[in-house]
Amino acid sequence: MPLRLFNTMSSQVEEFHPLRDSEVRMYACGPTVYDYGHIGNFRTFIAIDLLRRFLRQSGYKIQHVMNITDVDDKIIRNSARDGVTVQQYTAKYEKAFLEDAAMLGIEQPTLVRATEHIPEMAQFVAKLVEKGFAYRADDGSYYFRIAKFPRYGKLSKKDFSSMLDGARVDVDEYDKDSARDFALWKAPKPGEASWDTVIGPGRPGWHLECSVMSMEELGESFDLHAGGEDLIFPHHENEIAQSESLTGKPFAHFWFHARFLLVEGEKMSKSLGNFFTPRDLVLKGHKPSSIRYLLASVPYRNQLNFTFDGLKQAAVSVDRLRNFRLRLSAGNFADGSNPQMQTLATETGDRMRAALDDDLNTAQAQAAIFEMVRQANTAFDTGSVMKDDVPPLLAALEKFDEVFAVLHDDDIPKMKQVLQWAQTEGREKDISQELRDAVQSAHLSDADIEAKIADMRAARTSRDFKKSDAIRAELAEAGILVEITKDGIRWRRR
RNA sequence: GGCGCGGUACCCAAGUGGUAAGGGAGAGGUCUGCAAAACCUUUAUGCGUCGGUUCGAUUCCGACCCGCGCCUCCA
Repeated sequence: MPLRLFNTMSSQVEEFHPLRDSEVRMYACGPTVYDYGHIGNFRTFIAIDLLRRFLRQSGYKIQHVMNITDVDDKIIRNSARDGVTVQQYTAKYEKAFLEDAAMLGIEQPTLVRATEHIPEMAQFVAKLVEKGFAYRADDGSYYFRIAKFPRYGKLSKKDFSSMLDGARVDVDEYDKDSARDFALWKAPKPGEASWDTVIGPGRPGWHLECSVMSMEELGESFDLHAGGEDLIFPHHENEIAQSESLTGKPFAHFWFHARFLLVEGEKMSKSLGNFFTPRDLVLKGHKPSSIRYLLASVPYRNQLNFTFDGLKQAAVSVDRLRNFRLRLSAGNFADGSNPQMQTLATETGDRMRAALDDDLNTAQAQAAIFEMVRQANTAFDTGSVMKDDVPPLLAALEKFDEVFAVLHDDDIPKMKQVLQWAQTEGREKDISQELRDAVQSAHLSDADIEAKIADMRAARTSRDFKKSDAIRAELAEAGILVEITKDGIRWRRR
């Protein structure tokens, strides 16, 4: 079964076939680095990451490009406010964005920056002018003439036919032929960043960079273009207009858009006080893996209601999976194999694949893995998991994690980084006790813990439960959870 | 106003024209020196409301109520 994805262009779920057999070329609209990214941004980037990972698991080579918008109105305004250069300003937030993305397990695409492609953008505009699709306004700005592109509106399903007859719409305050014409290039203003180019001085409009850089990296036609749902119009519509006007060829074949999320049932906004960045959540003591799991658990086209209760639930769910893996890798098993476990592992793999093939139904993929966990745990309890069952069960778990990427437990070091960041940024007051407690466990090395566990083992051998319990309590204090099982003592960091 | 999406148990959340996945939480139980982990049982005659189509609808159609998005650079 091939992957079936919703294509915004056709408004329906279609089979996804890349233009080249074994390779997927995809472009994602990245952040404008004017501030820290918030969980809404990262919902989109995680959705794209899940897609990328699943495509790779499906056997494709991936060429994945993402832009960093490092020049725009807000950046110019904020950098001036802070008295730093645009470069200094954007460097800080680009770094923060990449750190957050890494913290959330997002694989880094090939990055392209707007400011590093200014000459190409100017060339692009020059060619559009040559072909009659763009014009220069009196102030030196350039606009795209949408009346020349009859398909304008096809992605967002908007009807612009009334302005396609070339009639000049009278708009006094603009130097545009039609109110809908969008800026390709903005003439310089005093004090603003500006570049000298073949089409004169100025800076690029927002949409231009994505057309220029995607074509440069991926070719004039490529497989998939992704972003948040708000980008459908005008951003992606404009990219299509300028790109296809220039090349005469179809731009991206698939358009992938992630839905916005709600926070505690409401639209996320600073005024409602429900606006969060990943760092905010970690400062409150939540684990990066919980955040990723929650953001990945609702299929990308559904509205996701991000709640703190949900975050706690996500943490428990991830723990359950990690515990299961621990049990698989640490247990003692009798030789042989149990056909039921073999079948279970195979079927789980198939179910996950089918779920993700179905427009990336992550909720169903999760259901499949939990079904396996429960059944295998039941078999564990009756001693009917055999040595040869372990590899296939682990493989199914790995297959899950190749896409979801939450099993590897590096939450504590990541949380520690956020704590340190808060200290350097003067945000000590925002560091919760929960975060301090969590990071505490990082102070004990594995060897330290092993030594304590050895003491515990000795105490238990002589049935000195008081001493054993005391050590356990001490470790618990330091954030280490100790479990006594039939197969011995095992521990993990909470 | 135009275009589009959604309303499923205490919470999060899949799903199907034939009788409701999964996770969390709660309750009871098994195991256990105690914990932890794990397992078992249990929690929606019901899927926003009202009509319609159908042998049969949560699933299709219509109306209404509510929430959300886009419609001048917010993922």
